[in-house]
Amino acid sequence: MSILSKGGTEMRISNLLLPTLREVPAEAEVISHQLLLRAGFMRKAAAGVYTLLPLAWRVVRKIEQIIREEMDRQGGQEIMMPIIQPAELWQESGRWDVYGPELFRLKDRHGRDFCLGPTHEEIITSLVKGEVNSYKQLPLLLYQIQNKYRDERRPRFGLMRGREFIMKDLYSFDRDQAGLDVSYNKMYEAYTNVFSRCGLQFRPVVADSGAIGGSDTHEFMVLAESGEATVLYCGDEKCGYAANQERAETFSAASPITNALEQLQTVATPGCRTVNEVTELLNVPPEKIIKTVIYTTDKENVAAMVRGDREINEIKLYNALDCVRLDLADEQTVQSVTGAPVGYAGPVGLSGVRLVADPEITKMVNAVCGANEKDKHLVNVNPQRDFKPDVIIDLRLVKAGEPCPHCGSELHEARGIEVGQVFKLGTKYSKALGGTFLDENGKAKPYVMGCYGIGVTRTMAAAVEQNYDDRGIIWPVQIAPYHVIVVPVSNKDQKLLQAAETIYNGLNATGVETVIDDRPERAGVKFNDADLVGYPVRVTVGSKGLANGQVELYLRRDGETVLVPLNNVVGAVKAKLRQMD
RNA sequence: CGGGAUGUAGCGCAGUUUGGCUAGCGCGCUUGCCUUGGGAGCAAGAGGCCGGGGGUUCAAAUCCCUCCAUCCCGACCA
Repeated sequence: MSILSKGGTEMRISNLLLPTLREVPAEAEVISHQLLLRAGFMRKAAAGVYTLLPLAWRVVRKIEQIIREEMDRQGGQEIMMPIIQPAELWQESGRWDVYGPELFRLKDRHGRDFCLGPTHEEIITSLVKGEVNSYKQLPLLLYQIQNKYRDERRPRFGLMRGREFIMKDLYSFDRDQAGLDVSYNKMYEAYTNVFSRCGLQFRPVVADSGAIGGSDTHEFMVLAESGEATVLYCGDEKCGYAANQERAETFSAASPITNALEQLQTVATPGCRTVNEVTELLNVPPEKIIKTVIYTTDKENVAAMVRGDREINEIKLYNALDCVRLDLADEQTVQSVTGAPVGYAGPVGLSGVRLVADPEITKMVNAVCGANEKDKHLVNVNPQRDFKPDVIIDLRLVKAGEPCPHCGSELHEARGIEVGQVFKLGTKYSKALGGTFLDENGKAKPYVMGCYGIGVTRTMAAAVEQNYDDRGIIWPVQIAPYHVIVVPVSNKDQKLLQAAETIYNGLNATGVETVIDDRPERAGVKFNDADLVGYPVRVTVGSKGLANGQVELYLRRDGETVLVPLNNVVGAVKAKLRQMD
């Protein structure tokens, strides 16, 4: 009965650190947070920082193993980089200042600055810079699975947004853009495999590249109600367009300009500050209104314009402006820029600010906008004639129901949890840190880089968000902490206990990861705990079945129960597990 | 960082308004009996710096000041 003799897993619930809770901890809001606490998978050490207990760690290791296999399949090489990183590298790349308070910073006893790595571009670029000097050594794909640290302003939702989390990050180094494209496609394929193998429903979407910089990027979204991101995807499966709302595009059918341009007029609109109020008072539809919103950046003031029935996508605006900070202007700024309180801004006659307009604005005829004067609006405003935008660029926040930019079908909306992202970085870090190699002609060139992350602990939480019912977690079999729990219904009946032991040993001996609930609890307690923890298969050993030479297989996901003969339990269990895989 | 809320046993909570005796309840935990197919029952126990510090008072979980922690909404962000 020793562990060694089986060479597999051996675990009795009586001896397992699996502190299940009957009640939902008050601090947990989302379902994965609640269930991972209740089912005894983890405990909080500090806000956004958790200890993973044995079952959670098994799940994490399974996810990691799947990731390793897929990274290795694409030629990735696993390494381990430090968590503690010297400030100098971050100063060289410029991110010591840019990253802001999210970066956990610390000093050593000599007062030297360090940080806890939120990501590892700097470290790996400096490593490769020293060791890889020839085009003959490229391409190179290096990855690690490592703790990451981000001092989130608001850690929340348990493992979904922690301050310490486990991440797989791979960095690709290529000679040129074409090489990067190949590496990127490899990773895209690897990610698709990883999340499929984890048993998750997901969708790769076109994404914004954010502060990391770079051009092409996709996010891998696990679809779940609790997701923090909004995803827009084409209703036509063949088209396949899908994008993060931050980045989603659409188009509007150009309506030919038929109306004659009428004369610009000022009208009184007392107390009308919102689009709705103006439409009601003037009896015009919102698509006739030029919504003008004042922003400030670290460089200038900006007036952003979209149609009254649209919303501004601040990410798009930010990207259009080449600035570090972008904020909605406060009341005083609005007053000084427009000469009017908030609600009466308009592009006509506005000076000292950059006018940024959505393309739809340029197609408007005889529109309405604020007059830059309290309680006044302008009507019959016409772009070009009455004002000229400095920049015309897509600023629209795209919503469900609008047309797909590729095929024109209707776009749908879903919530997603971002579990992975692939980036084409280009030469941003290699240039900043001087990472170059010599090409065939002996010419020094910067590496063309990509970076590719998977949130491992977040993936575990996302799996729970997508797989649970009112009884508890329902693990996809591929990442379940154990495949099977054997539950003897009685604690007294020696024959029954013996049968349960035999099944338990038989399953483990053939590689099925099995635990036995040997606690002196009543059957109901064991059943409820088993449902809560979410083992894919439960083998129930009871006296009635045993009298007929049978035990019961209970399948967690669909609740199905089947009787199987004692002499074929292992075969039957394996068959069921294969079906689930 | 702005707004809101909460800190009392491992978990969930009452008690605080109106200061007062030994700080309570349910679950969980320990021991015994009993029970054994969906969170049983009886009995006896263990377990508290009432978030920390300072103050008011004869007396503070309760009132005042302050700090801290945690959660929610927002803003922000790989």
